[in-house]
Amino acid sequence: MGKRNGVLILAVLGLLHESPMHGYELRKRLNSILGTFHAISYGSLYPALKDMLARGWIAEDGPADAGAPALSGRRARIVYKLTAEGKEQLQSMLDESGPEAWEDERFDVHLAFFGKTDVDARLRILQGRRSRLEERRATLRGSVARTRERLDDYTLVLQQHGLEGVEREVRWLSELIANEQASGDGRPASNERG
Amino acid sequence: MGKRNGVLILAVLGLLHESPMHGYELRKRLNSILGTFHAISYGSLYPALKDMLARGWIAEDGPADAGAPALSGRRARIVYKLTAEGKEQLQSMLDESGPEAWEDERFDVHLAFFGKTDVDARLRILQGRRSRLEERRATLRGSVARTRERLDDYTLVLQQHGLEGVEREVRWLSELIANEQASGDGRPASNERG
DNA sequence: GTTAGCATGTAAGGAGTTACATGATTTT
DNA sequence: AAAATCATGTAACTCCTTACATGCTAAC
Repeated sequence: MGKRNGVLILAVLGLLHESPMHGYELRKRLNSILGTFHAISYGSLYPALKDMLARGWIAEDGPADAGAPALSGRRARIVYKLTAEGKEQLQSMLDESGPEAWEDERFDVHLAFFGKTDVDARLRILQGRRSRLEERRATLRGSVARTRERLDDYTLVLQQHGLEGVEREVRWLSELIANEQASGDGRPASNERG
Repeated sequence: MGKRNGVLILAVLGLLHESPMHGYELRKRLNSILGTFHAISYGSLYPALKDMLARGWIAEDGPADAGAPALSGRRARIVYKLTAEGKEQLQSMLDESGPEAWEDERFDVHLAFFGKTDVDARLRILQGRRSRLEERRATLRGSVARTRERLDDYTLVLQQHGLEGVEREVRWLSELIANEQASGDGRPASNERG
């Protein structure tokens, strides 16, 4: 009944903005966006859809095969589409370019829908994300240095591996940022002032 | 009151096996092991300690400065140590080398305590983890191929980045496995065949 | 003397999972 | 006719976080 602040609704709104869909299909697309790891379950998805329906963000779509007799077989399925309110909600969530947008849980979903996101918001999110990871990199570097002193075999390789992962992430973000700046200027990628 | 199956108790048992500690310090060490991301809160830690105490896995340690008047200042703190039962519990958790041990949430903690883990279990866990990631790699490769057809700008870079991350992870695990096999044979780590 | 940091703890609630219940259709 | 896959939904429960409550000591 409560907040429904999760990544879930953002992802659902984004997917339904592309085209109307029913729950079962939504779930499959969702798991592709949310990273293949930790697949969303029906026990999460259906209650979330119910909530969004009650809020008026989505509505049942008359079957696209409307009037046509056979729904091509299978059990009656409920196709949802975005309402006008839902589109507004989606836009306001996508235009958020504060910390919420670059935290671990949300960043991937925001990136997946960058195509629908304001150019300025894109840049702020990417830069915020990079700062976040630079902080983490600093912490990890300190931690690796300290662990090295304590000589802790496996913990050390684990932390080093984690550090390398973060460094790779930072490089990747820097590339994306450079690309955004190049295309955002309307000028070809001349890349003046970092 | 229930299961307490999380990573948390494994990590706590592992840390207390190294040396007795109080909650506040435990939390800091925990956040280092659990990856710097998603720091464990006191609202998780203290109830978990209470549970473990009730189960007899840990016990209050007489202050190391026993008898000595000043606890060096600060509020009275409760130092916990592993009991014999706690050590047994820890060992049985570390010797688990099934799927539980190589799932996303647990693998890191298991690796961090590999120093206390049976050689055979180490190898099974590493190999299980690698298979897991190879499956994920296959899924992602398919997904990237399909997305490429649909030409979905940002979703594509996201998935490609994810795929490269998984590929890197697999290479890393292969190195660790090779090292285990080399040292497990009783021969010095001459590191033949990369 | 007030702020900051150490230290422990509880109550309420958010976000999600598992397991179950139901039912239709296609493939074997 | 059995098994697999598509499809929707609920109830109970797990794990964790946030926000609060308490209190002690060191530093400004």
